[in-house]
Order: sequence, then C-alpha cells, then structure tokens
Amino acid sequence: MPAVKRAPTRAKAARKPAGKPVKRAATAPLRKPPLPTRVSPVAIDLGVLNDHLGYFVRRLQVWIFQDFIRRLSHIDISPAQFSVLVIIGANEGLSQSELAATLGIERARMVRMLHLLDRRGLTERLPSSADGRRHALRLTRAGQVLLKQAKALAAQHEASLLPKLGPERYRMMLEALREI
Amino acid sequence: MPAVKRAPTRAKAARKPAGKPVKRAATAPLRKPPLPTRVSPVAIDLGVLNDHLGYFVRRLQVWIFQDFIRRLSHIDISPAQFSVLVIIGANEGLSQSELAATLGIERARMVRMLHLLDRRGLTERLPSSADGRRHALRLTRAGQVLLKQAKALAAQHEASLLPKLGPERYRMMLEALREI
DNA sequence: CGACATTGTTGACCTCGACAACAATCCGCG
DNA sequence: CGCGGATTGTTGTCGAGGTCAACAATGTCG
Repeated sequence: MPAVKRAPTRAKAARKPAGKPVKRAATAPLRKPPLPTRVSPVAIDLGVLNDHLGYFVRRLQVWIFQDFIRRLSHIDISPAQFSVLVIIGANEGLSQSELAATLGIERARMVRMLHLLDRRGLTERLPSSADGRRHALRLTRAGQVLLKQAKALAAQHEASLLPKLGPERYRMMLEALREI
Repeated sequence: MPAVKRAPTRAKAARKPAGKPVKRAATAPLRKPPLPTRVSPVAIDLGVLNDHLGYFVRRLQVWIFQDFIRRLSHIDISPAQFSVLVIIGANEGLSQSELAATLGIERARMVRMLHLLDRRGLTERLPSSADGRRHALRLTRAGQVLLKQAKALAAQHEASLLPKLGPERYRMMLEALREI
C-alpha cells in the first residue's frame, strides 16, 4: 500500500510569479498534484501509439486507480482489496480459489491478501463443512462496516468520473466493457 | 523470514489413527461454530463492481497486455519498452525527462529502462548540444530495425482486438479514449 | 556571483504477477 | 477397499515496476 501520501515535494516551487501565469487546469478540489511546470516547448508526437487501444486503456486505468486510491486512503483500501471485499460480501462462503478465479488474481497472491485482511479483522476463513480443503470466506462485522464506507467512497469516486470523461462517453464505455 | 521451519499448515492433529475419520471439530478450538458452505457451482455475483468502470478497464487492460506480450515475446519487447521506442523514434533527440513525462513514467524508472535498451544496442544517449544536463535520445540502426518488427507485430495484436471486442465497440472506445 | 531549478543517476523499499513446490484433502476407478 | 490423480491452501522465490530520497553536474536568473 502507498502507506502515507505525505508529499513534501517542492510544490512551493512557484518562485516564478512573473512571466507565466500558472495555468492550473480545472481539476478536482481534492489536492494539489505537483504537476505544474508543464511548459514543454514542443508537443511530442505519440506516433503509432495513437492507434493502439492498449496505450489509452492503460493510461485511463492508471488515472482511475490513482483517484480511487486517493479517495479511499483514509480507510486504507486498495482497488484490489475493495474488489475482494465486495465479492466476499456478495458471495458469502465462497472459497479462495473461486474468489481468485473470478477476480483474475493468482491463488498464491490471494492467500497473502486475505492474510492481511484477516489481520485487520475484516475477513475470516471458516472451515468448509463439505470440503476439508476449502475455506469458507466471509466478512466480519467490522468488515461489513468498513465495506459500507468503502462503497460510499467508491461511489463518490465513480461519480467523479462522469464529468471527467463526459457522461455520454462514461455510460457508453461502461456498457461496452460490461459486455466483454 | 525463513527463520522457522514452518509448521505443517493447518491441523497437524489429523494423524489418522485407527479411529473414525472424525471431523476436525475436535482438535481446533473453533471460535465460530457456523460452517457455511458453498458447494454450488453457481455463478459468482460481482456485486457493485458492475457499476465501477475502473474494474472493467483494469480487466481489459490486463487482457490486452497479455496478448501484446505474447505476440512480441519473440523479440522480447514489453508494452512499456514498445512505447519508449515508438516515442523516441517519432521524436528523435528528446530528453529522458520529456520522454518519461509524456509516458507517465518516473524519471528514475526511465533511467533503468534506457540502460537496458542501451545494452541491447537499441537506443543511445548523445550529449545535448545546447544543454549539458540533457541526453539526446535516439534509436540505433538496430533499434530502428527492431522497432519496425515490433510495429508489425503490434499491428497484428491490434487487429486481433477488433473481432474480440467487436469492430463497433473497438472504434468507439479508441475514439473516445483518444479524446481524454 | 550565488541561490535555486533541472537533469540524470543511484539506492532502497514496496506492490504485484508468475512459478514451483508442498501438505492436506477429495475424487474416481479398478 | 486402496491408490493415483486432481484440488485447495500455503510458502518461497524471482522479476517487473512504482515511489521516494538523495546526490552531482549543469543551467538559469536576480
């Protein structure tokens, strides 16, 4: 996890009052990202990257995750952890293998993730009555409470995407992606 | 970490004596009596993830990258390396900072990436004539040749996305993402 | 000239994906 | 019934990347 976001950074580097007006784009009123000084003299050509869906999908995904992480930093829940909690909450008693498979996460990775969530008292693994190998996963009460907070914050995050991407594009993309 | 020769996972108790195949209940102090089980092959509910664009974007990105990596495995070029080569090829003489900034990669990360590409004889860093701090990046002859192969393979990869996503959706998404 | 910013660089730390190996358990079949 | 094979959870390990701090060399500007 990104532990702490203490950004000391030289954000106060605005020792250039005259000359160029800092064109702070109309970003969300969340925090001032230290990305000024983008005074590139010449626009850089993306070349054939312009024809590659993967490039833009990647950039969008990084952008979305950064916003998500920032908004849920108070409760210290990563996107992956959020997805795990959501799936467990919606499918009580499922096994680690099922969970890992539906989220596209390696079983080995899921073990350590659940180990951490267990330590935080959010989830628990009960022995399965039917299969001695399995663990029946479920949320603790604390896990349910925190998931509810996480869902609220995640909904805010999601709502913030609309004006960013444009409402029509947003709905279009969500619908298209859901079918894939 | 590897200090202790870990205990044999869970419940060493099942020593399998002559007794009955007793359920494990006798050995461990089960704090939680209920044993909910899910032996149903029922489809797993994604819950609120269905309303989160980031989830689907992430899944799509992973899927695209896997295909890309597989198709370019012969020439051993990762998506990130491909983007670096493309940008350098289309913007000869640019600096590492500019390159890193346009691709959203940390300067420190870019250093090591270029170091590797240099060792492979694909790129080179020439001293900038105007600024002693900068390196003017460009492709070597071998780099140009390999980039051409990479572009061909990447184009095949891209073409393979059409039937997978549906030509309609593909063009729509590419257009939408490009505007963001 | 001197304070400060930029560029490239290195080191350290952390997350995450991928594999391999393993113990415990379940299943199917002779 | 017993035994080989498959499944599940687990640990170890490796490598790719992201992040941060610090630094030397260099440029810029009051």
